[in-house]
Amino acid sequence: MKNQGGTPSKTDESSAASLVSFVVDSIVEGVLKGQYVPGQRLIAADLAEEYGVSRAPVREALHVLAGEGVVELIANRGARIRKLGVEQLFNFLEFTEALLAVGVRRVTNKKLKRDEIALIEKAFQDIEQQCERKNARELLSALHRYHTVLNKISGNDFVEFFYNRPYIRFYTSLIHEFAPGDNWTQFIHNYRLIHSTILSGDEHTSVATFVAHIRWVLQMMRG
Amino acid sequence: MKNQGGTPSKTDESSAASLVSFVVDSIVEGVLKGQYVPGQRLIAADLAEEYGVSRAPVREALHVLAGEGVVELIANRGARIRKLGVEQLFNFLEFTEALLAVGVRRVTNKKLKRDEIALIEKAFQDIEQQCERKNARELLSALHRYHTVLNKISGNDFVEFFYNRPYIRFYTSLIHEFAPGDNWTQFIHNYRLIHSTILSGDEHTSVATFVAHIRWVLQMMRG
DNA sequence: GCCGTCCATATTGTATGCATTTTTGTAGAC
DNA sequence: GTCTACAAAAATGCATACAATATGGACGGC
Repeated sequence: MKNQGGTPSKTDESSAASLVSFVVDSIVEGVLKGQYVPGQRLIAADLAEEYGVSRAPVREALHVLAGEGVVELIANRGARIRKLGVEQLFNFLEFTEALLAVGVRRVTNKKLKRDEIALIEKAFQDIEQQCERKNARELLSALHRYHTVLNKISGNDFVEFFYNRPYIRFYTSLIHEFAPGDNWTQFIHNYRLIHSTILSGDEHTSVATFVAHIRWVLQMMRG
Repeated sequence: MKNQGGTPSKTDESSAASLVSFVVDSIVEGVLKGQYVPGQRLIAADLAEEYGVSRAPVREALHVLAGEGVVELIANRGARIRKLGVEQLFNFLEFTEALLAVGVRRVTNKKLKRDEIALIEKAFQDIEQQCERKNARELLSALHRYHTVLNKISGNDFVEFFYNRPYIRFYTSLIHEFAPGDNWTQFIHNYRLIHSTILSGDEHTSVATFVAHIRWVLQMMRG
């Protein structure tokens, strides 16, 4: 329970520049943690009480998330966490493939600095680790961080910005339902290849490898 | 006293449903028409009066648009229409290239029905026309419609949904500042090629042609 | 028992009030 | 003439009040 009584104290340690962004962040966090599941209804008054604020900022936060595509807003019936069918999720992954390929291509082409390589390597270590542990949810998170690093280095700030939008992270996290299953070794094998081709500097190969991997994932998910 | 100045002629469900969506639509319309320009400040009280509603729904609408990325929301300083630097616009175009290539590829691969071909042809006529008239703004609009048709036919509803988000349309419309200049003939020549390769059914060629075109546009814009 | 009606409750939608913050405009020092 | 201090005005952020709409359950007709 955050902050009872009328006065919203902004002294709440870190984040909130405003109550709205505080609530937005909280809900996004909850969604990514699986605390809120797709289809779940979000009742403004409840959230207001939970976060110790009034309904106004909660409603505004819900509208932000509606604009983001994280929640669905139905007239006079409030908000619920957006729910994607499996086919939509496949389509989303195909879309993501195209999006991330931009970063992969640009980074491959770029003359990388020493510290940039270090960042990429470090992010890749996380992928290896989560693959080892066979933790689908964490693996997806690590993959997201890896590509975020790539995107940042790529210099296309639009893609970078974009890939970190809440709903992209949200939808990405949903893929965890389709864990690699028995194919963890194939998965990490693929990603090692992607990783090394990116560093190799051959644009064509890195993109092709990456695209082929996503297609493989899609095929696996469909099966 | 609901609707005075704005008149967002949208009579379909979304507008009438709530004041919030009414205001959202109105502002989006205004942005696409150039009535609101990037960087312009949007004062909630003014909009409230203009649309004959209170500040509450206006604020919620602004938050939706902030989630969309159409407006920027700065704490205690309100909302302004998001402004992109030229480099960001280039990056956006590169992003769009990746996005639209998905639709181009899928449509090329697909066995098209007669009426689907008709739709595509019809949309292409618009491009030809606007190119003839050398109307940059309308050309971009026609291009958007063309690719919307492709996306719809492609079957990837995510891309379709996505490409019609307000801020995609908004950013796309911003490109009109970089009109083809002296290169209208080259432009339409390229697009005729794209169009015919899509119908030809050769995935590799159609995507390559499309990508090459976008790269050409980017190079032109940079010069 | 099954159906629809009607009413109480729950929830959302909109308007308004007030405190806080930013912006603006002005007077005075230099 | 330019700069700073500072107070008035404007605008935002949040809370609350009230109206409109949806939800669910009791009740009665069949």
